[in-house]
Amino acid sequence: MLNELKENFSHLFEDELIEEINRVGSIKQVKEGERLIDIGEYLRSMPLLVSGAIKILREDNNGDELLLYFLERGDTCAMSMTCCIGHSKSEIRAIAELDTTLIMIPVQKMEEWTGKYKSWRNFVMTSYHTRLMEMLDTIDSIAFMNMDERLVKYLKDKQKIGGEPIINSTHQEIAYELNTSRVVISRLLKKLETLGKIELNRNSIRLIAL
Amino acid sequence: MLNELKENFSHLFEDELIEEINRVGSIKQVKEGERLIDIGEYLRSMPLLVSGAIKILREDNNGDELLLYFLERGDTCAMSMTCCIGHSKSEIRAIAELDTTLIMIPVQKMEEWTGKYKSWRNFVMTSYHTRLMEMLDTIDSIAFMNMDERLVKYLKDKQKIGGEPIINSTHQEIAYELNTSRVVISRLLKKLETLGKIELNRNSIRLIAL
DNA sequence: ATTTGAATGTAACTTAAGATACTGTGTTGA
DNA sequence: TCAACACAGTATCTTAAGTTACATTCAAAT
Repeated sequence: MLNELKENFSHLFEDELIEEINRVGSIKQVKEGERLIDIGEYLRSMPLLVSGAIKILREDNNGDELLLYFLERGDTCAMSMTCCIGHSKSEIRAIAELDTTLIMIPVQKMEEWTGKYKSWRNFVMTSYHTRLMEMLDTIDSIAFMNMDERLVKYLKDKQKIGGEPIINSTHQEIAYELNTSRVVISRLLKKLETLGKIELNRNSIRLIAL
Repeated sequence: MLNELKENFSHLFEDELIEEINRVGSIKQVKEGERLIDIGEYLRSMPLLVSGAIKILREDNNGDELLLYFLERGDTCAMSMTCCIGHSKSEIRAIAELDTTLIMIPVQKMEEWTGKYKSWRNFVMTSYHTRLMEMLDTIDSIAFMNMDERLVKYLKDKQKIGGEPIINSTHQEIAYELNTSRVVISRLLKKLETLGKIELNRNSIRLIAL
């Protein structure tokens, strides 16, 4: 774990803190599609993302879902932090977007470190900031953009996370994450294909020129 | 100012910190409708809300606007905090919803206090948490609710902030804040009036049973 | 008192998106 | 091999919301 830590977090944390994370943290591996936490659950530790990606989803009372944002290497979950501290239930669902490696940190330590390490405080603040900005971005999408624009943005984001111009999702899956229906997604994707911007295949979409 | 501070923040901050805020902070009064900060501007100090209310708005490139949330007594602006620290531009617009009194705190102090006072750290964390939850709430509204439901929620929120069952807004103003058109708001308000839930007058709406 | 402009009411039309229904086509596994 | 099923394509219809246009009504200013 020490190697992972030094590689991914040495520019953020002082050596002493890295050591301490190494002592009290535990590695967790999750497979693509695995659920890390669901709405209403409590969490006992805070995740640091070493590799892979996590998608964060919101759901309403009717079971309608919406993708909020992705977490990547070096990120942590701001929601987790507040949940840990306030001992409140999770407001979101977290699912591994890719095979992912995390370091889990016990709650007590987080609070302790906030008093002890300046770099930790900065990290926590920066995380909150980043997440607020992601939320703003999400709000911009759903408030100001039409579904066709949101779909294009979604495809680009997926490409960025996955690193490849091929997205292995069904239309139904995309529809869930954008909180719309499969038919709407099929319709819009078809239009994008007609425009030569993507290529549609069963279970996959190749991005050509978005 | 010391009285204001003791009255509104003594349950949050230790005496020593209250003293210090009193030394370095400055009182600011703003009238209803006055703009505190706009998108793209830099801010030099962080506000603590003593009385009144501030509305926080987002705008897209086309000038379309959306109400994000309100700040009330005891609140601070999480966006400000990150802007101050990161020295980045404001992503939001802040307008006084009521006549409002603020205490402005210089940026350098904020950072200093984060290391020095546990109560300040807690306050900052709690503020971030509260704001994230407000943003989630906003996302729920625009993602999962229809305009009629959003309008009812808007009216209730306004009532809560103002403290009275009368809302002094034009249909056009409401339309701006919900990012829709005046005609849509007039239509939906009329329906609510027909149902006996509100009473419409020029420049004001009386809430009866929402 | 008359003019002007803002605020509101309402009708008529358009459009994006949701809903339903049915078809075809790969894939899997019995 | 073929039944079962998930996935995708598409037509048709409905609806919430956006758009345009015009008529009233009220209030302030001249």
